[in-house]
Amino acid sequence: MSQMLQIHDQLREMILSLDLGPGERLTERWLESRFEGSRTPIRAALVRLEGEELVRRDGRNWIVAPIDLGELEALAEFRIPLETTAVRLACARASAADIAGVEEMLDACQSGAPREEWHRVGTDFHVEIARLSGNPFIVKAIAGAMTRLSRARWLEVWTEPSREQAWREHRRILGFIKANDPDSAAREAAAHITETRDRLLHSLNEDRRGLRARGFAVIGLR
Amino acid sequence: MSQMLQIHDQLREMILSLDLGPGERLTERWLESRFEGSRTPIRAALVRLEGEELVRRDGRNWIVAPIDLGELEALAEFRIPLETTAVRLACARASAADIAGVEEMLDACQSGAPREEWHRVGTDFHVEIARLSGNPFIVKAIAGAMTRLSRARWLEVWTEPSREQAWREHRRILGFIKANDPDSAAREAAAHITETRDRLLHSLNEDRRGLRARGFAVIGLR
DNA sequence: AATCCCATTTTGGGATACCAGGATTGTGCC
DNA sequence: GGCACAATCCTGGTATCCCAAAATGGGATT
Repeated sequence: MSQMLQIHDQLREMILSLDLGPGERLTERWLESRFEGSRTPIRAALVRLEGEELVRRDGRNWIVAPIDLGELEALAEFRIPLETTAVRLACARASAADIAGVEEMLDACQSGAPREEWHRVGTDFHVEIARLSGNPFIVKAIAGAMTRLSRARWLEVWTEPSREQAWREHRRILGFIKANDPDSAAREAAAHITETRDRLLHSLNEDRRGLRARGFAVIGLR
Repeated sequence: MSQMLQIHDQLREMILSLDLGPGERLTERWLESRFEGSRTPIRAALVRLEGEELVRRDGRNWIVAPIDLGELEALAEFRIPLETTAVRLACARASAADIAGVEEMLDACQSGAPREEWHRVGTDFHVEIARLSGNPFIVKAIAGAMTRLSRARWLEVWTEPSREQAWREHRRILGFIKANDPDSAAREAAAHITETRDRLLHSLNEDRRGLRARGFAVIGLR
């Protein structure tokens, strides 16, 4: 594997895990020493991450992409038509084995699982459902949306009951796909997205001060 | 403007205009002499274009992204939920001035206009409609989809009557938005996407041989 | 104490040097 | 003529240089 891809993946992980704060400045020279590579592969990784909008230019500088919590509504608005379409297509196209695969993934995440596990499964579920649609464009769009959502979901928002609730909703959606009931699956998917967004916004509103301190842009958050 | 962005834009244009054939190999050294810059900015441009999927790795080499005509169905499937959502949101949110702007764009493209003009307006219309939705994620997704579609649309497919037909359909969609009739607008938008896809597929089926010669992947085209 | 100014440092953008690996070509043997 | 093999060339990957511009910092001036 090329050095550039290694650096890309590591940096990506550091950003998504909030190891690097949103808005934080990245200098090529610092990354150079941090990853023990020359600037060439680092620059390639940065350009690539810029394409994923995980890193951005600020004048001549590189910064970790800030999080704009105002995007949360637009993101839900974007996901609803796509994910409802995805579950409908999944009903028509997914094999029993494909569905069982997703089911296993959900089962693997029990109550005692670590926070990171819930976070990952909560993201992957939506991507895997999109994959059941058989449409690669839907998959990529959903994957991108979940990436953008990823960091916001780290906030202490995901309390135990909140996780359980999301897990139940995922189960319901998958159940309707399994039962080949596209209308119900679509309805549940839309409701899940809306409710998740509301849970997130509600929790965030209780902690604006703390958010700002962590580099989150609260502007536009109603 | 940085040299990298210039090279990026020029190369992008050459690819989208089919000046560089789909599947054609690109060597960094050839680009170096072609654009009179060193490999550093060229490399950055390539990495960026790779993110837009206009360029791709083939083993260790760079190639212009081939066109997979089998994607046409998936692309329509992807666009329909997004664009119907977009026109509905446009009905609710777009100002009269915004709508007038799009109308002007359509008007500017008369019968006698050059081929390139029709091509550009046909693409931009959909992006501009998406913009009226006010949702940046929808805009980006549609813009990306239209980019992927862009090269296929250059094929001799767009005969005079075909262009006129598309133009009329665009007009109808915009008319319904203007009349604030979201259901009709959504219905027309979906129909337009389906019909455009069918027109394209129909024309392509008549000329498979010619397509292969031009580097189009006919695999998966029914 | 605040502010202006200039020397110094640091930064990213670009050019170039070097390398390893893969393709290609040429060659000599059968 | 055909095939095995070696020398060669060319490629992208990486490291390093150089440069101009922007940031920095500290001291003189008010």
